Amino acid sequence: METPSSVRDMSEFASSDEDGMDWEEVVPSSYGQDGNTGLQDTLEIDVPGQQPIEITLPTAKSKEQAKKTQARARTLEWRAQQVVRLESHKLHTVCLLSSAWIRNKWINDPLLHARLMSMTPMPIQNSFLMIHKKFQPDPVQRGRLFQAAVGRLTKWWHENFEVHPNGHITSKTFNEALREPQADDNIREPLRGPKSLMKHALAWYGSRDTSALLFTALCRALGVPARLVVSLQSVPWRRSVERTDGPDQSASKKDPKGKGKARAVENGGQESSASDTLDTGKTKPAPKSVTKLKGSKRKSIKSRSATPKHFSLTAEEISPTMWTEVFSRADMRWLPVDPIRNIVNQRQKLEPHPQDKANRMVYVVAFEEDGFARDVTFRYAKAFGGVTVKSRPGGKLRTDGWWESVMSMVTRPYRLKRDDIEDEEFVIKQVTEGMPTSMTGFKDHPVYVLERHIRQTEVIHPKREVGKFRGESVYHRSNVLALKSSENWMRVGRRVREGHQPLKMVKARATTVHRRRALEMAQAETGEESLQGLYSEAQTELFIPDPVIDGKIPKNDFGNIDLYVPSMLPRGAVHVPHKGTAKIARELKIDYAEAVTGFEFRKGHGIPILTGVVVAEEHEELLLDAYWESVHDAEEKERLKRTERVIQRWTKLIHGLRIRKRMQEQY
DNA sequence: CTGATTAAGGTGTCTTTGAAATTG
DNA sequence: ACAATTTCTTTGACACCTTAATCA
Repeated sequence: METPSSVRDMSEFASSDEDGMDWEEVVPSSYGQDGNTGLQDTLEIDVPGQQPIEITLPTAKSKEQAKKTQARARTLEWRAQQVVRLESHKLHTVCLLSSAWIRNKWINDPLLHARLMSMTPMPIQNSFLMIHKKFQPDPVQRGRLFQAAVGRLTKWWHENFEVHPNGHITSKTFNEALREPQADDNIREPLRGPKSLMKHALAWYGSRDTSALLFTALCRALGVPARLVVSLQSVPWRRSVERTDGPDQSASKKDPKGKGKARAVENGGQESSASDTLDTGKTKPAPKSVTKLKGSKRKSIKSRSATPKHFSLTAEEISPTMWTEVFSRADMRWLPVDPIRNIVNQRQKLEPHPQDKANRMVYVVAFEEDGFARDVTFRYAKAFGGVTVKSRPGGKLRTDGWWESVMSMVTRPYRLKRDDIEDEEFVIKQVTEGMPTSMTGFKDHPVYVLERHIRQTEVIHPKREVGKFRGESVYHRSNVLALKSSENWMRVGRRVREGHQPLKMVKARATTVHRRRALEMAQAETGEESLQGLYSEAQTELFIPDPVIDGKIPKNDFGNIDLYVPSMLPRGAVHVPHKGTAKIARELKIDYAEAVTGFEFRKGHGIPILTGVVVAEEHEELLLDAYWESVHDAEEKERLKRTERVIQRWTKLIHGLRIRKRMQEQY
């Protein structure tokens, strides 16, 4: 029995035929090809002709089934994983946000401020005090003075505070984050509170993050409004991020230890001083030269595993994930300051290098002294609309509002003048971000659209062109309208207004057997494919169903009532959403209609989900009373049944015991 | 050589009113 | 015997996206 099935397996590979009829022919021919042993041949000869068919058919079926179930299991697993990824990302983001929030509190510590002040040379302290309307009435001049003072402060800090290469927060891919921590991992510098910070301040030594924290604290100590800016490095939720990490990942599966080392190379490579980092045997050492590698060496080396994706970036190219924004009162602007690299007011330098896998700019949050925060990602991400927002959950343009709701927890409940100014800056940035320069940049762009990228159920209306891209018209995303067929509008309780023409015609879709047949009939008659009209929301109105007259509920062709949304309940009617009410209503001779609240799918059939009934208002009480009574009755019945059962069991037990006793007494 | 195109394969969305067997 | 209820199983077509290879 084993032989035919194994042969069948092989022949299936040879000629992926799955039809039982073909097997009769395929099986012998594949024997010849395989050149099997005589034993198997004799077996085949011994077996009567029909036997292979009898065996193969069920196996073929079960195999196909197995394939299907496997595919389904894969899909389910993928879905589950996707959920895990997304939730992990969200949770991680919130954790990092709170971590930053707490650190932002720490750096308000008055003792820390005093300590830092005591370490700061007087001339630098004084340079801030000198900026005042009294001494310098011209705001432009004051702004310049302020910037110069911040520059001096940053330079002084940069020269004196020693930054060690590890210990700061880095971005990890999902798989990396799942992995157990390794001994040689980049361990984060532990900070337990303002006291830990103070120790670092005294020692003039700490991680990048510590440097930024202390610098922000110092600014606040000096009376300069300063924000702690944090670029949250949460695990990416998208699978593609993992894949593009390529060889690192695939190697890790076989050799987790090597992975740890490989990662160490990545992290160490950030600080080019750490040129003595470890290397795995397989990975080619990335040149530690100062020149940055833009392209990959994929062309020269075909083998996947041999292509390392480590890029050595100079210290100057490694952007921090924490920095400071100081507020220039004179020109009402926030100036970014990177104390680690001595960079003042050069926001473009804070966006990480695209090759820097340890720093992904997705959320940049600025915490102010009062603990409130604002999302300032737009200021730093060059292509904020084009690229950055796309890597937030909800994906693409369909934002699910999650991030907004998270930020609302830390947003100041009232607005300041400077908030308005900042928002204006954001709007200006959005407009001047400019059109993307590539086709891919236009795809899912929040501001611009090309006609080729709109969906089947979308239309550009009005067609107001705002530019051209390689001969194609560019439109504003706000002019894209989502459309639905009249049936689909009905599913959300809306009806197409009379006299409105569809904005677009698309091929009608048929998924159920019933509907497909109907469409085919129509096609055979007219000789052309049936089309379906799509309408915009503005072309529709709220559907008002016919009211209840004399207690009679309006019904559809199936004898039910459509109640996809509450607004579809007719005037004078009530929805009683309890199971079993239909039976009671019928017994009471009340006119009713079962409420269809949705659909469920089974075997290509849409099946309505019935949720209770709709009856006239005047019958509600009667029906409900009867319903609760029936529920009560059912409970009572159940209780009686239970008691009876209990009594029965007790009786049985006692009888048993009595018999046992008698037996013991007698013998 | 970058970025567009394309092909292939995977993923996501939309679809939208049974039949058979068993029980009371 | 008949009606009511439970169980059965979990689609399929196609748009759209991603990825890798190829092309300009």
